[in-house]
Amino acid sequence: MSVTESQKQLIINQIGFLFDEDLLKDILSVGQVRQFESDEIIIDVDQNIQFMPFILDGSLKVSREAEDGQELLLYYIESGETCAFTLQCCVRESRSEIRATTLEKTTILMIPIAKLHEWMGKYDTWRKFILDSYHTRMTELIETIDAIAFLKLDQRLENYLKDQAKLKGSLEIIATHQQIAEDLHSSRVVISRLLKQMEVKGLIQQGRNKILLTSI
Amino acid sequence: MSVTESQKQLIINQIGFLFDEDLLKDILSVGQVRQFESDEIIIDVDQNIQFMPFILDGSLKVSREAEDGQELLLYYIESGETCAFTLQCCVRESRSEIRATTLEKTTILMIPIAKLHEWMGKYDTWRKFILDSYHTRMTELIETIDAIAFLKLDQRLENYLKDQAKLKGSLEIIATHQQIAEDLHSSRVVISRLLKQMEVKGLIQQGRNKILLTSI
DNA sequence: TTTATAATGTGACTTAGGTCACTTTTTTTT
DNA sequence: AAAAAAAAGTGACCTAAGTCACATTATAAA
Repeated sequence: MSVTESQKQLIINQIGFLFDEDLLKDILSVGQVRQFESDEIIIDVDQNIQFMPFILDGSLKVSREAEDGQELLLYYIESGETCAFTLQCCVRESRSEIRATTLEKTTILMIPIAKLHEWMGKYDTWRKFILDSYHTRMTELIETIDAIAFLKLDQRLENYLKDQAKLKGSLEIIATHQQIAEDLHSSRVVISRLLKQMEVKGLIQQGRNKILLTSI
Repeated sequence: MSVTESQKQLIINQIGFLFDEDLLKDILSVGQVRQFESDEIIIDVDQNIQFMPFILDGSLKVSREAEDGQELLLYYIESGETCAFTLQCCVRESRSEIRATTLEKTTILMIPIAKLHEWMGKYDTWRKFILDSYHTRMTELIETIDAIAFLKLDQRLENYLKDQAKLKGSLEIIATHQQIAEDLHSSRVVISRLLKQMEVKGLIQQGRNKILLTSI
């Protein structure tokens, strides 16, 4: 048994409802649980992926990096979800196109990628889950495209703050203007400017390293 | 038999290599072949999808539409490919998030969506194909995001013209500035300006409704 | 052939957002 | 407490791209 009894309970609580009993047994027998600190890079661009991550607790952000090191946030992965990009390894010999970073202390169940393919032929609930994951991510990519193509930066910033608040379950967002600028692929000065506008409008209150959402 | 002998040959030539014999037999027995003219909308936003389209000949463009009717080109679908977005119907009761439009006279094999799910449990080559389709489209969405987030419009326009030329297999692109502006989510005046610059640089030659790529 | 329509060209102007340089404030380190 | 470092504020300026208004051409219709 590669997971402890308490880890087993966590797995069953977080993702148990998704799968049938036999599959769950398989998951428990081959999965490994790992703990990550905040801001650790779980998967990096061009890295060869050897496992599929299931978030049991905490959250990840998935981002894209341009050649010159500029980043852009694509979407978040929360408890009970997985990263569809790792699924490619099931099918192709290819390297990661994205970077996944923990947003907080995060517990991840790691499944060796060899199993993914095996389970596709074996378990109906697994197939459903994989297809659903792909579709969720595609939908989120589409939303990201909508945002950068159709929205102005002030609106994107507002959405970003709301998303962060929802994700962390708190109206107080801990981040520097620089970090926000990187996620939105903008510059620190511009973000400072827009945040100041929002503050004047009464939408937020600012402190060093933190932003408090006041009027939702 | 719902397909004629000549259609059967077309199917075998275009997508036969992807699947094993039994699956191909199934495809031939439930599939329907339909012909579309250029610029026909095959799937529209919010539409309920009843079939999965396989391109046998021709090509589609897949685009996203904002509330105000503004469009943005996401990617193309060519012979032998399918639209991953229709696969959602396998899993969820949801409506299309995209629009698919023919770029030329196009022949499409339509598979009732009920079959997709059945085949997932039955055929390994089908699973491989579906996962591969998903992955191809995610990669393409990522490329779209890269383009709109990291590139300037003049570079995007140049890429667009090259993609069009490759897709149609001709250095002469038939399109108005207005159409190009819509695909790139820009305005006609801006596209005209950039094309004029490219013409001055000797990259293209322009005529009414057409652009000739001269220096690659 | 005249008229209408669609496509393209162009100058003038606006705006969002990026860049630079520097200041002020807050926090951490010594 | 003094010095250093990190975060945030701010004015001046620049540029890509969007908008407006109107002129010019090319094509199709009458």
